[in-house]
Amino acid sequence: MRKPCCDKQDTNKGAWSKQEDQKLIDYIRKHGEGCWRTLPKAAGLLRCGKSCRLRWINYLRPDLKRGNFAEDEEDLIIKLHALLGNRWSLIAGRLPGRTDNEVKNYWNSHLRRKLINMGIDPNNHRLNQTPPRLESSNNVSVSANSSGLKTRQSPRPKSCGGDKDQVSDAGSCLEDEPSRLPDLNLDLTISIPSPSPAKIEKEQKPCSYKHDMLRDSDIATSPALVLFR
DNA sequence: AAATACAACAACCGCGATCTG
DNA sequence: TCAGATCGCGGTTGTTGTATT
Repeated sequence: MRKPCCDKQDTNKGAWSKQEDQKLIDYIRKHGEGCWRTLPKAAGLLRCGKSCRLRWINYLRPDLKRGNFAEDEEDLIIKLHALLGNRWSLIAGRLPGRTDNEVKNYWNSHLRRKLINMGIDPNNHRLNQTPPRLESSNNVSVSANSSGLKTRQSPRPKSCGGDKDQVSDAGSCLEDEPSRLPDLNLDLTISIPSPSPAKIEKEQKPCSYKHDMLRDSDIATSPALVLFR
């Protein structure tokens, strides 16, 4: 029923070359974002629109910060994840210059493990009954700093699957049993970054997407947040 | 020095939501 | 109102670099 997003025979896949990047940048500078389906052809790229969009959003956008995450960014991600679960675009929307993919990758490769090492279940942000071999102190504070994270431990699972059914409940878990939570210090008074140009544009659209509808209103009224304000 | 294991992250895929004619 | 087109999100996989044995 549903047509593939592009004619796969005629599209490149895999890593982007510098020439391709440049073509995409040039085109978007001239014509702006959007119309991803027709963009590749117009820009002279043998890529599908989806791929172009991803490349632009995650890598080429001029307002991207890139580089290591600061400690306050880590803390914010952890706090927002406790509230929102795996809604990476929402989380990334509150970290200027960061993309959902970047936040997601950072969570899966660093923060998740960090919480586990601290004896905290990264899915629901609760203290585990039986913490795993702790390599550092028993400090339970989520705000612990990120130094010395490079740890070797059991091989990572083939995938992060299994999160699927649990993670989206992170917020509701908080709601359910706040008394069992670790000291999360969910102080979300951290200044809310100004949205990226793309976000601004999106927010100006008459009909916003589901996730945007969740954004400020949901957070503002979230029982979990109210709880920790 | 070579082989292996692991970490990091870029990119792809599938699906649901929304738009549009 | 509805079906197809498009967009955006989250999960997953593939590739590359680095550390360890």
